[in-house]
Amino acid sequence: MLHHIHKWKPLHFLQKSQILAPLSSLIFTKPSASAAKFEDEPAAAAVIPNPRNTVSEVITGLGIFGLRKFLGNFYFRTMVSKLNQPEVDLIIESLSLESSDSAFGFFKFLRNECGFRHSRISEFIVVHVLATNRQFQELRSVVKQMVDEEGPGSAPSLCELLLYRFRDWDSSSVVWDMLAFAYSRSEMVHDALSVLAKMKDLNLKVSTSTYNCLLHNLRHTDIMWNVYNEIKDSGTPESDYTRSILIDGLCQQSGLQDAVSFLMDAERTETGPSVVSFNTIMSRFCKLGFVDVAKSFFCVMFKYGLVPDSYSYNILIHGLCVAGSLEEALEFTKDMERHGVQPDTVTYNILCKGFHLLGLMSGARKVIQKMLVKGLNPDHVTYTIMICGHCHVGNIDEALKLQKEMISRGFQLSVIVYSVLLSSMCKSGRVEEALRLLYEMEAVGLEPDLITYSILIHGLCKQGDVQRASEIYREMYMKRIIPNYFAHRAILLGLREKGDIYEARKYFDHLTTRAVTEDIVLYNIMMDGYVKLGNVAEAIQLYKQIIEKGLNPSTVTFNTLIHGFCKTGKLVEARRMLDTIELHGLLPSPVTYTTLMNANCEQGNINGMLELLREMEAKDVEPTHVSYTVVIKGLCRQGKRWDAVHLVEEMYAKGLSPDQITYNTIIKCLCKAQDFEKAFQLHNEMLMHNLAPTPVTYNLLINGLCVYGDLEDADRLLVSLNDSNINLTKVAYTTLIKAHCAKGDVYRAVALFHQMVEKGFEISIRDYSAVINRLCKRCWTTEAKYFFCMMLSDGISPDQELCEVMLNVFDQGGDFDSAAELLAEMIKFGFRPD
DNA sequence: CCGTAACTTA
Repeated sequence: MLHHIHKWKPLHFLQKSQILAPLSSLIFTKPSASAAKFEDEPAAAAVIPNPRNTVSEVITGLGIFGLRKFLGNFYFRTMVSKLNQPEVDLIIESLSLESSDSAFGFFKFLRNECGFRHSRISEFIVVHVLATNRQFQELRSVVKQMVDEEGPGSAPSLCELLLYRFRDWDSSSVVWDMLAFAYSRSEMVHDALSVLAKMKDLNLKVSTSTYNCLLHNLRHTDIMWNVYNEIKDSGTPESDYTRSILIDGLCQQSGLQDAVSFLMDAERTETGPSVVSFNTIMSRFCKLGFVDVAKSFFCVMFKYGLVPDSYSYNILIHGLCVAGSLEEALEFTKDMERHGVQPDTVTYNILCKGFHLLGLMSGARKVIQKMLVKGLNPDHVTYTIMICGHCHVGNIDEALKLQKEMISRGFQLSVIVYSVLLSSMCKSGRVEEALRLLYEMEAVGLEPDLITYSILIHGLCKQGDVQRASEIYREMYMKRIIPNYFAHRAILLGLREKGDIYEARKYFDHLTTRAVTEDIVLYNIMMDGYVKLGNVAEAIQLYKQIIEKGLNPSTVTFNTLIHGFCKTGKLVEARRMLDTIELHGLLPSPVTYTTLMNANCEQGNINGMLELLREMEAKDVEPTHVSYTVVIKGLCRQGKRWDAVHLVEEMYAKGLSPDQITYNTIIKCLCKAQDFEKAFQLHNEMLMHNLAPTPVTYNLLINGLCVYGDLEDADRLLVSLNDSNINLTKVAYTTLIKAHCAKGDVYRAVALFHQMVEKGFEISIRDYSAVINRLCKRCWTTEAKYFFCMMLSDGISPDQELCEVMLNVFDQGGDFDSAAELLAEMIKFGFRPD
């Protein structure tokens, strides 16, 4: 595969004036046509083996920069775009003999501005030039790109190329070493090792940093020691890092004790243990949660006469922040300054994280202010921490502001940060914006990955937009990103939530008959769908399928079945399932018990419910706030409302947070007992605990006042809720309207009905029927007729039942015209009047 | 090559 390169003589003798004519023909005509013109030029013709090579000759003759200046960028590019890889190899090699800058310059121009794909030969020529010139940064980046493109297993072929094509080049040993280093850095350890083996054959020296990098990548394995022995055998000098990497490896391989002994062993060497080694040990201890031990090593350092550096301080400050001791971390930062070590950007980033972990984003902001005062600028990590922090507390707008700022300061956002933003947008229902952000990230050249797509698919499905979720799914598939179980679950769930169980089943069957790996969760979702529809038989059918296929059911599978049995009143079977869970080697979950407890409660078997609570606690299955809510419901049924109230206090004491349903349950009970004072007190308690009362809470209070209290209080409550702009549902109005109808205050009822319509609620036939039935019962014929007409003008057709009620009222009131008219309408509708 | 960020979950 190796290309032959003829030794090439640059055309120094060509003068600009001589080149001018042929160049223009090269630019404006096809290569074949240019051949004839070139034959007129004796100087050029003498060296041209074939017309296309002239471009190379011309370039080498003038030098890249001269030519580019001479032609201008556009023509230069046009000319150069006609080159192929072997030609470029020739040019670059001859340029490299001239000056390294022009070779590398031309190389970069082709790659960056013309999108040219260089051959490995060109790359290695440039690499050698860079090595000779000691331009290590550029050298490293070219080799890294090459190695990353080639991928794992490519070392032998690259070594072969170096060996046969570049053996006698200057700086060959630097290039070999860099190749080994690059493979190490890109975590292709085997390739790195095979380069090292070749280097050993060739008697080439390996640098300390290459050895260190390799050691670092092998620190989890035994091979680490082989490499270390090789370092010692070859006489390569060790650095402070060499030992620290070994210590880090020991920490993970054999434990901290061995690592500590190894650290202390260095006492006997002439240099003694290094700060870096101590830092490594401290970092390990911190990561395991032993900040105190890390602190004691800090003191040991002083005893050895070592001076802790900024790493030492940052490691401890980070350890303290993670442990939640922010105060001590801040104290330590002051200590750091007192000892003459200036906090750096990393220090401030760590403190930001400390504040973020405690949910104190305002504190994090203050840290950044302090950082700016000190003349340090936030870096991409600072921004990442802040963006993630704001997302975490749901403050997406602040996160977006920072994202914009980050971009305007020239930082590249990672795919991960975009995913964080997308995820929190989806969580708060801003899926539309999330989609826009997806397009934005694609526009800035970032490729969304599996997780990014999964988040969006999940978000769209949750919102019920399975259609668009499937489009994203296809988009992902087109990019050869293979969706995993996550997307499948989301889509199945989305289809199920849409209410079309057949559609969901079709998708499910499609997945389960084809998929290589079966996912029990898909079965659970499907079974749960059937149970929710009351079709327990189909759920059981699926369970049988799970067993037949030899799949392992999960606790959720059984919980779903238990829920099904409970729903159909088969408590004995439900209870039996609990034992089946254990037969399958699984543990019942809090949901298992809570479901059973709820069923017992619903059946009025409060003792059975409490028995289950005891059993659950005996088996160390922790009751959740839902379990407690069920118990509270049971106590309320028994009229033990004080016990119920006490249980809420007990929940707080146990660190469980009651939710809105917990409070609604008790409030309902208190209303029924006409204890409105306590009911409203609990409502206030909700506010105190930052629990927003739901529309149900207010419906319960209004209904309570209507049925068990003072209707006027109920009216007043509605007014004050409206004044406070509190969100209510239609139920609040219909409850009051029904109450006024029943009491006979038609005018209030009508007024409320109008209010309800004005608020924009969708009014159904059920709402009209409820009012009309009640009015008819009390023979308020005119008002009933009024609502009936209102309904018709609203475009809502009456049903047979309602027509009969009206017909009856018309007959009773002697309004025979209306009766006849209605009768005619009824026949048109196809109703059969009795 | 010692220190900071990093996404989905019935």
